[in-house]
Amino acid sequence: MEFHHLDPKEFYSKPTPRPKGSRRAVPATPVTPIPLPALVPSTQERLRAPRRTDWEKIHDILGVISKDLGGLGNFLKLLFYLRPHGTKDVRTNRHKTMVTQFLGGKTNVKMGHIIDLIYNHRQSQPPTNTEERHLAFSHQTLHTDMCFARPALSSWALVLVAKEARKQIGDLTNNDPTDPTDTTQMRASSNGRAKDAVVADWEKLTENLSISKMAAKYSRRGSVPWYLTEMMSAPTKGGAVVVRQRRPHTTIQVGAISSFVLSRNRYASGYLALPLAVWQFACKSHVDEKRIFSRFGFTVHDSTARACLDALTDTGLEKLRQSVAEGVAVGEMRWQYVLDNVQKFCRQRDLRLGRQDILKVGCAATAILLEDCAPGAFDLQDHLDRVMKQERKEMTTETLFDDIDWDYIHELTALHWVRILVTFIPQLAHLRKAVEAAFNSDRMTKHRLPRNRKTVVQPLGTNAERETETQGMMRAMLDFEKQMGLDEKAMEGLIITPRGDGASIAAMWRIKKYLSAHPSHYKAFRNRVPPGPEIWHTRWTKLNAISSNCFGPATAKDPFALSKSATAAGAKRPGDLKKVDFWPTSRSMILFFEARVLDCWRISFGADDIITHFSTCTSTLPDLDTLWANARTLVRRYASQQAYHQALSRDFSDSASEDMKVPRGTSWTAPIDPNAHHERATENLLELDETADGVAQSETFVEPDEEAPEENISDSDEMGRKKSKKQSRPYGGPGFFGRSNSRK
DNA sequence: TCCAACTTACCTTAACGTCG
DNA sequence: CGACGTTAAGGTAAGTTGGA
Repeated sequence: MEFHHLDPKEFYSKPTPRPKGSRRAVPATPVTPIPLPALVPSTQERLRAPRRTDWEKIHDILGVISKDLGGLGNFLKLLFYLRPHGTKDVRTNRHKTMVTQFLGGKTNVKMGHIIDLIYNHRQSQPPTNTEERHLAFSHQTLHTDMCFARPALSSWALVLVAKEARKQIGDLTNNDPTDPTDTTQMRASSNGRAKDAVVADWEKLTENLSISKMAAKYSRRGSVPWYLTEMMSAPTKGGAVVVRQRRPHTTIQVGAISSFVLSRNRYASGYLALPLAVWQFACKSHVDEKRIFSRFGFTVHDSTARACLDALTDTGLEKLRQSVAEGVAVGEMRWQYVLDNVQKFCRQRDLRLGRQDILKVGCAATAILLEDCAPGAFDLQDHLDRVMKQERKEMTTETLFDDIDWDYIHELTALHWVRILVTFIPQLAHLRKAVEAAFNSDRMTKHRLPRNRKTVVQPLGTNAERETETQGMMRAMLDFEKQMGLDEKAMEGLIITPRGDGASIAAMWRIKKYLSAHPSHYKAFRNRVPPGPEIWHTRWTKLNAISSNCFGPATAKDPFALSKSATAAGAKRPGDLKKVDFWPTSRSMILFFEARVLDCWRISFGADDIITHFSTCTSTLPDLDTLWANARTLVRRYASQQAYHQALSRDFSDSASEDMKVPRGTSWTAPIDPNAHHERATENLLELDETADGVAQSETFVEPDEEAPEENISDSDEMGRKKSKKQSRPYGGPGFFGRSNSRK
């Protein structure tokens, strides 16, 4: 490699070998012609011939070569005579030894030096006007057919390198024999007859899908194409390869080589082509896009991707059944499943006889791996024993209430208030890291999922059962359990937790109720224990409750109605307040909440504008502890149950402690003519049915979730007046964010 | 190393759905 | 009604395998 950096001129001017290891140190000195002995005047007759120089010696040798061997070409051909296999070696020992030593690099001058000398020799380059001038690096003309040395050498090297690159890409199309986990050739499908065919599964598809892993593999197993593509793709600085921050060339090399590999062998799709094709399917890429990427060799064909997905499902289900069976064998239930209904309305747009619009109804489910479970957690007998004890009688709203760690929730809420402030105020940006660290601290984290935990899931096949019908739900559950390999025998002595939304859970409990008289635990569904509605579903019903209670009419007069906030923020008011879209509604509510929190902060700083307050602030900025302490007070004052009571009662408000006193502002005047406003509001009331509902609900606090216990519904007026022992809690109230204590 | 049989991927075709 | 999109079927090309 070093020779690339050597100045070829050194070799022209230094025919004699230099001492070992000092190639660079010796300065290039011009060769001065040495006068021949005959020209030197002498007075004394010499006894020995004067010592010849190298130039003289080579002159003599060349004379012999020319005379006896017919020229340099023939001499070199004889010198490097390649004995055909099976023939006798006619060379003398001296001949053999010298050539062996030279070709083996045992001499001071090695072949590499000679190549440089020949390649860079002035006479090796064809003159400008000759045809051979254009044959440099030619792969079409054989190097043996060329006259000049330089094009012959470059063409020979090109063909040699191309051959090797081709061979190495060819090697890359096969599984690495030294690596048993290598899945270069991963089949999308197989009928099982092909020996050792590796069929795709999710693990194999994803475990090698890493650019850095592929780069390592390509550079190790295909060093020549790797070097070539690096030279072609990498930017350089002062001759050295630079890895760019954006669009690094290694990724491009991986992409290019993956395409080359697929082009050579379409079975070699395991690196990039198969995962990318599956990804394109998942992205619902346009069919033309898939075709084009397939033509470029970036991905396999769409039909292969579909075959692969079939294989993934088959192998996935097979693995699921295996894992379930392994658990059952040691008396453990390692999986649970969550189900929901799926519907698709298929309208017949092309009307023909005997066709009509249909609603396709069915049930879909996903199996979920349970991790970190206590041994015996899914033991049926233990569960039945506990049910028999009827301890549930002891559980009341109060006991649940007392189970809540209110101090923790208060602390966490206050920290959220700090977070809202420091993310909004640029001058407090330096505290953001500290706030994040506080959220991650041991004190503020309760029962977190382990970092890097990825829940293992396996989709189950859908069926055409109606989950709303009790019998349909029963058949659906039996079908999903069967897919998981759970029959009566496997379920013996174990419980499983089927999960779903409110309606699904209700249907499951209904099944258990109707079948409760059956003696078999399995047939009575006693070993199916639904844990309660999914959290995402309860969040959604809660969001519906807040929406229908707090949005108010579209033109609400109440400045605290969410409709007002929505108008101010330019957010969309949900069309159906009882069935809101989860994300847009929750995002707008978070936005309103954070805006109001910032306003509370503004009041606490005594500022008219919080941004101006901080940009013109000359005193030292508060640290995290100060802000957190202030936030605790603010949360108590503005966002606790006690604050809510205070806002409703003048007496409470007046007798509040210093910390809880809300500073009085100026009285509010309507910005527009109140009469005109009233008229507009009335108009809207006539147009919108649900607005009347909204008004009524905002005053009575109706829980729209039909599964919520009825006793929780209470009168807000009563909530305001009643006092309980829990109101003496330090942070200002029992419910905090929780429900009222109206049952006291 | 070659060849035939077999396997697997590619790609066109066509049926049918969707949309303006 | 025409254009376009999705999807599965099936023919064909191109690999692999195993034996001579």
